[in-house]
Amino acid sequence: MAVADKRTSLVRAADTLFHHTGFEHTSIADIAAAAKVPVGNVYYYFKTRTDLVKAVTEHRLAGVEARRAEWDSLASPRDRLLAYVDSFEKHTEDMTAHGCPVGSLCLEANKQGGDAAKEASAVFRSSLEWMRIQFRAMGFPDKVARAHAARLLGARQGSVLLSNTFKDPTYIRLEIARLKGWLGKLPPAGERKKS
Amino acid sequence: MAVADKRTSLVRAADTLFHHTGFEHTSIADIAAAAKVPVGNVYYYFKTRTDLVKAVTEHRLAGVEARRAEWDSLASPRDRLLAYVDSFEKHTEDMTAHGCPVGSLCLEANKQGGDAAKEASAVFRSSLEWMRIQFRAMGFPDKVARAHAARLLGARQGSVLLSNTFKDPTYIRLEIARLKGWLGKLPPAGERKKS
DNA sequence: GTCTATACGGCGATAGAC
DNA sequence: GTCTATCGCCGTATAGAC
Repeated sequence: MAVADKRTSLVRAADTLFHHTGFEHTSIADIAAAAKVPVGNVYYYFKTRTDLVKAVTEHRLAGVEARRAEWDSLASPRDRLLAYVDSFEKHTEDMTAHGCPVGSLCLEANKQGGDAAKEASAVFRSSLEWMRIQFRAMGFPDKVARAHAARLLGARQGSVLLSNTFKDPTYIRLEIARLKGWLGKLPPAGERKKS
Repeated sequence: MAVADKRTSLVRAADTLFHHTGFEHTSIADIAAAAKVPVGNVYYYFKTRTDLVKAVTEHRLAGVEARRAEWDSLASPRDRLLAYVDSFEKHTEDMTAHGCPVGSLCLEANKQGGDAAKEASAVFRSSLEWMRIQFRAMGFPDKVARAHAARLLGARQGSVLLSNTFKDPTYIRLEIARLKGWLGKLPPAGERKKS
């Protein structure tokens, strides 16, 4: 196994463990075991725990941006947003069981001081910005586009929190349907195709 | 200081510490110090950490129900819901700085197994049930009333998460305005006064 | 009932053999 | 580059004097 492989397998293991068992609750030993790497070796790849966390959020961000490329190929901004909301569907069970990995990380990172919070929030910021651009392309003024983006992400995160709390996917499903309906009947005035 | 006083001052200290510095991140020593009680003494009042957590959520639930009594005195269900949403206003800064205490607790409790999660979710459950009753009284069928309750709580929690993540109260303020507008223009058909 | 001292375990991090 | 052994710290929880 090459060096890069071990590094990324550590990052991946950390990523899913943070998601499933929580950020504060996951130890270096847990991560090393999951990645089948001896404990001490972890410190060869990451000088400190914080470094590993940073790598995990960067990995998350890269993943989100990669998936976005797919939707960006669609012709109309409305379709792009609908594709985004559609993509929630297949994560419903995972989110119900373990919550949103990004949301959890943001919340937990915000509690314990330091700059971990800033790293984690980058994913949300990137998502909001992408949505804002889509709503702008639909013809909404910037302020409205921002508000719509905030609504979309906020409603999504809220529904995930409820489903996770009650271990009941209903809240997520309900919100997906509501958001689709909302996007579908937003005034189409001035909608611009992708140039 | 009477026995009950020390007990409740421990609970109160734990409550605010969980909120401000996080659930996993708060130690018994921290709580004891904040309540000005010697560490070992804590175990006289609470056999284990989990017992303390349980007491904290019960304290939260009691607080929420007490505040609700105020709104329940209003004549129309719509006014009761509007009063509820209005009450968000004065917590905006606190929520932006530290997140929603109930939401955080639910999320963190869900990660680390055990039954802490069930305790924490009781507050959300109680809120949802109260909202459902209000929407029912406005004349909505039960299924719709549940969906509306979920939307209200979900949108609230989502906006708090965003504001907390970005340390920017705008998201909460935006959502309060949006929810007020929504409640204001919901069809008034068959609205029933409080009997 | 109140408090001090301490046992015990798990954590992040390091030293150093290979 | 890889791995084992271990240090030092801080957490929960307990024992026992007062």
